[in-house]
Amino acid sequence: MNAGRTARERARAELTQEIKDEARRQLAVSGAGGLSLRAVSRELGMVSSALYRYFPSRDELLTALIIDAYNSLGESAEQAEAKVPSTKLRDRWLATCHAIRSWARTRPHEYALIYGSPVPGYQAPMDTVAAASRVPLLMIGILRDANTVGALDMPKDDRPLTPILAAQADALAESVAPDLPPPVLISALTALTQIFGMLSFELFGQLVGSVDPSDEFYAASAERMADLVGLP
Amino acid sequence: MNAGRTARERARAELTQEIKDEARRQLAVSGAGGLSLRAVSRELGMVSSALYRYFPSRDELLTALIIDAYNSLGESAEQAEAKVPSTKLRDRWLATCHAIRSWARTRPHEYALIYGSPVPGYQAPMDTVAAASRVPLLMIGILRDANTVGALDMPKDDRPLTPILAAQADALAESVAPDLPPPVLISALTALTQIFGMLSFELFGQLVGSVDPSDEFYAASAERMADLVGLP
DNA sequence: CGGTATGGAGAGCGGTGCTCTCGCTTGAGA
DNA sequence: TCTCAAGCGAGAGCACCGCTCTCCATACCG
Repeated sequence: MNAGRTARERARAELTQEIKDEARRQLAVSGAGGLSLRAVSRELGMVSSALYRYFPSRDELLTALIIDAYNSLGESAEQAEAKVPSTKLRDRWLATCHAIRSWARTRPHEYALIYGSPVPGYQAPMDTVAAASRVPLLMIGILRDANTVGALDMPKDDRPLTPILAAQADALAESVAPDLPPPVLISALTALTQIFGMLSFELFGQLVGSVDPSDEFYAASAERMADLVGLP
Repeated sequence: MNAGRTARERARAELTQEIKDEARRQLAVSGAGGLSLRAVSRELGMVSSALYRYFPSRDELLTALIIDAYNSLGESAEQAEAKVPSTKLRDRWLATCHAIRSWARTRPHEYALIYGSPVPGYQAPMDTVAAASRVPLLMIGILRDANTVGALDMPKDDRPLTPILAAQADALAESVAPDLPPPVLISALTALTQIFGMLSFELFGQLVGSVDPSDEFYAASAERMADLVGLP
């Protein structure tokens, strides 16, 4: 791609990428706990200490993989959503939901890396939050589009938000979508937790014996969540 | 408690328990990945190889902890639910939901053990499913009680189940609650995934910066889920 | 062209899960 | 009551891990 200026810089970029690729390959086989720097370096034909020129620790490698995973998921979702005509609001929502599931099912270990138990003693650095926000922001974007054309149903007031929750909704709205009625964000958050709750159950084997395969359960929920957030 | 017949058997039972206790203590500090047999044995004043007389491998120890965790969660939920008068159906549901969250928040690492990413290369044995079923069965029990007294609202038919999903619901009903209308079980499953989706987001740090603390968000969802499953 | 930053190789430290062998102790059957 | 197998702890050892340090070749820059 972007030819680095010097040969050294190009080689470094390439090797960094190769390390991540090999690490991802190992991740898919043995999970995050089974990621071994020595095994990665062995596979790449170098000695383990050399790998530390590229990643100062195993955790840094994991961080890089986590950011990559968030971005990969975000990109998949964004691309799927972009394929739908922007006026078909509900279809954009559904396409996003299904893209998330497809991504998760083809990369279960990367999914586990970002939505499963945190790696022991590992603290997510700030760098991850931007990447992690792509999916939520994508879905909020759909709601904003729906709202600006007046197509967004307002949440029914049969169960109004409690004061603290309303305040949190206001703060959230202010920072992320000032044009949306705050309660909509609570609905969106409910939808998000529902989606990732289903995926975690599916991928972590908690659904075995109930709705398995869970394609239709997921699809039905995606529709239900579209109703919940007020999409037409 | 139950004095084992011989001194040896009693000592064995006690040591087994001590090992699990110490392992749980370490789990709470460093997570599942940080569980070290050597550290456990060191803390117990024995040599690491001796520990293998009690648990043939690290994974077996983890399995024991997983089963214990499921049972601990199940028991907490059952006790909280039992405290509510059995006619107050909605309160029984809410008490169960909140007991689950309390348990999870006081033992985040044990929660991660059972509802987080599966341990790499670890396959849950059959022994776990009975323990894992306690919470779902408890909630279904509330719905059955509500149904027998005719207090359970049927799911609205504005979005009827697709054929495959309906068949899965039938199968599920037959195996676990023949007296309930099958669609209710789909709603219950939705509620379950919602609850554990929220908890995973909360405990795994995905909610930081949105609804944090999430007490009210959770409480509101518990109510909403009670509505969803048709509780009065 | 010379000096310096870069990065690979190798040895080594303390840790891990797990195995095996060696004895001591316990307890059940003859 | 004696005997002998089973139970169990200790210790050494294997192959692996993350990580550090030192050494040296090489690619780059002034």
